[in-house]
Amino acid sequence: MVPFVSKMTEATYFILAALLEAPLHGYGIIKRAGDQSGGRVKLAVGTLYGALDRLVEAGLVVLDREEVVDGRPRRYYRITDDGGTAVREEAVRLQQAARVVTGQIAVMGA
Amino acid sequence: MVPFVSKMTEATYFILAALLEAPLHGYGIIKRAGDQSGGRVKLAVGTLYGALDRLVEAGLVVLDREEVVDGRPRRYYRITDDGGTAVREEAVRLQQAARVVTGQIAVMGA
DNA sequence: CACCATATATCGGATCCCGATATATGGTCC
DNA sequence: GGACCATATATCGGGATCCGATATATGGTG
Repeated sequence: MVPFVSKMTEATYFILAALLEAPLHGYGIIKRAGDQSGGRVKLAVGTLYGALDRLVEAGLVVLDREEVVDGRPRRYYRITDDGGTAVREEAVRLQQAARVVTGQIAVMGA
Repeated sequence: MVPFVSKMTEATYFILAALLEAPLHGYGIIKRAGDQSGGRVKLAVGTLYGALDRLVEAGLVVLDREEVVDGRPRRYYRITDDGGTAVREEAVRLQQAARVVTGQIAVMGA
């Protein structure tokens, strides 16, 4: 029973979105989420690691590899196929929600 | 200090969206939010009245009028100018968030 | 030497969602 | 007549989540 099927928080969404292009470590996710949102989303570390644990448990993200740079560990996370599907579905829901207010009902594909 | 400026929950967004066209009473908001989201959003009553109280307190929604139908009270809520601005801004944020994943960077206006 | 960016991790307060519950009326079905 | 459902409002409490504070550690900059 995978969660995130009908609802996803903003933090979770941007974490998955940040991982779409390439695996990243925690701090890298925070920075990329900030970049991708135009500086609007500032993930707190407490938010990140909690959400990351839930995503790993749900199978939407997996631990890719661990590196040690300057004595500090770096844990890279990778998005799974399920994670990619989930974040793309969420993007569609966000777009549909936006259209309710913007009034753009253009039903291009389906 | 008006909240909802940088973040708005899904429930709050759909409540405001439901009120854009005309004032509605609580139960009417629940039904319209369900319609507008294609049946996806099912506001629980506990969610509605809690969120409604916060919105009134924040000045995004006001009590429009009270009616009594069949001995049952009906309390109509109306969205304010601030509420309209807030929900339109949120719609833009949702669209921008969706674009992060869908890749549509079409910068039409600004 | 102080401070900041990088990097991970945990804890607890605060916020919010939402099902359960309560109350009340009118219509439908059997 | 009684069971059930839609309508309609309201409250309570559990659970999920966010997030600032805190802790620990290293290397670079002023």
